[in-house]
Amino acid sequence: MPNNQEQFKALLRTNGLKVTNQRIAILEVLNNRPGKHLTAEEIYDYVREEFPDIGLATVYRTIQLLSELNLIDKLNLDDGYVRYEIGSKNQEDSCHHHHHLICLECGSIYAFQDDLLENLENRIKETLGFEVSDHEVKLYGHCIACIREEGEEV
Amino acid sequence: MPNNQEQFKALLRTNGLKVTNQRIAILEVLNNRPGKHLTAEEIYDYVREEFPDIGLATVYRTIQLLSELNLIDKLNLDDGYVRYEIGSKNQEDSCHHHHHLICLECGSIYAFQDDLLENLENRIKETLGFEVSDHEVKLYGHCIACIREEGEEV
DNA sequence: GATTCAATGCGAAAGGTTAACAACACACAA
DNA sequence: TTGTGTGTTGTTAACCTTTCGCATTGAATC
Repeated sequence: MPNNQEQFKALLRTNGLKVTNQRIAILEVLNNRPGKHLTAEEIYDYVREEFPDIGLATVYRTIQLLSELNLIDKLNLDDGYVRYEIGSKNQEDSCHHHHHLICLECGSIYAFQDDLLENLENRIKETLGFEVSDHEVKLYGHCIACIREEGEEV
Repeated sequence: MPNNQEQFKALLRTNGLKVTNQRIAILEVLNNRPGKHLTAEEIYDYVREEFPDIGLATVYRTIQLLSELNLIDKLNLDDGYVRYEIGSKNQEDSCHHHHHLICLECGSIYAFQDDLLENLENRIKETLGFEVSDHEVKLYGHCIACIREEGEEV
């Protein structure tokens, strides 16, 4: 989406940052793969297809930048890699309802939307005085494809 | 709690594992600090008070063992350390309702119990066919103490 | 085009965690 | 109690993702 790219350029400039080909290319890698959760190394590999001389450190630095600008979301599955995906609702502050289903067998990741936690967060504010500003929900289990496979194996 | 310790010893034996002083000591460190979320290094430091010659690798190995036996819970705050705490309801499979509130200012961690997610998990099973077996919920925000401090600073 | 300073690429370092392996000690039997 | 076998430990080095330092490059501005 060129719109997204122009927004990114403008965002960089308004923050006193420079627009570079590397930054554009890295954003595009993520932007062209919505719903994919890429590790830094995977992003590095994809970017090098069109930008062979880019350095891994630049990828890490840009990822951090994109994360601070709230353009991408971080996902940690505790497998030694941090993964990143393009933000589902870019830089709107109503983007707190994006959760993940993680299949323990095949590793595939599904996203789902839910605002069930708002009630909970209100209750927490009332009972504990704790003001929730963000949350992260990961649900582990078995996806429908793996459940079906198990049935067939009998 | 010596009860807990005897259970642990029995659990080791029934799994063909050996009861060692190191393993007992590490479990006790966590057992004596319910609600505390200790890093491997912190556990290492506490154990060495009574067991100066223990090796760091043994701590890591035992942590993994205790985790596989479902005696301790893992908590990853994405700060470079994995933290561990004694399981709130040991090895009962009704222990899925233990979540965390994490203060972004002072870093303190509060636990809270909630079964609100059961509805959600049932709905996911019905709509997506995904069978949730475990979940992890982290709520980030500002604790009541930090909110009060901010008020005083005016 | 010249200037400036942020951004890049390279290499090395950091830092938590794991692997290798010889020495040790728990469990069980005699 | 002594002996035997195998799981466990401690030490050290390696692993692997991520970050740092620094010289060089290139974007932005005039």
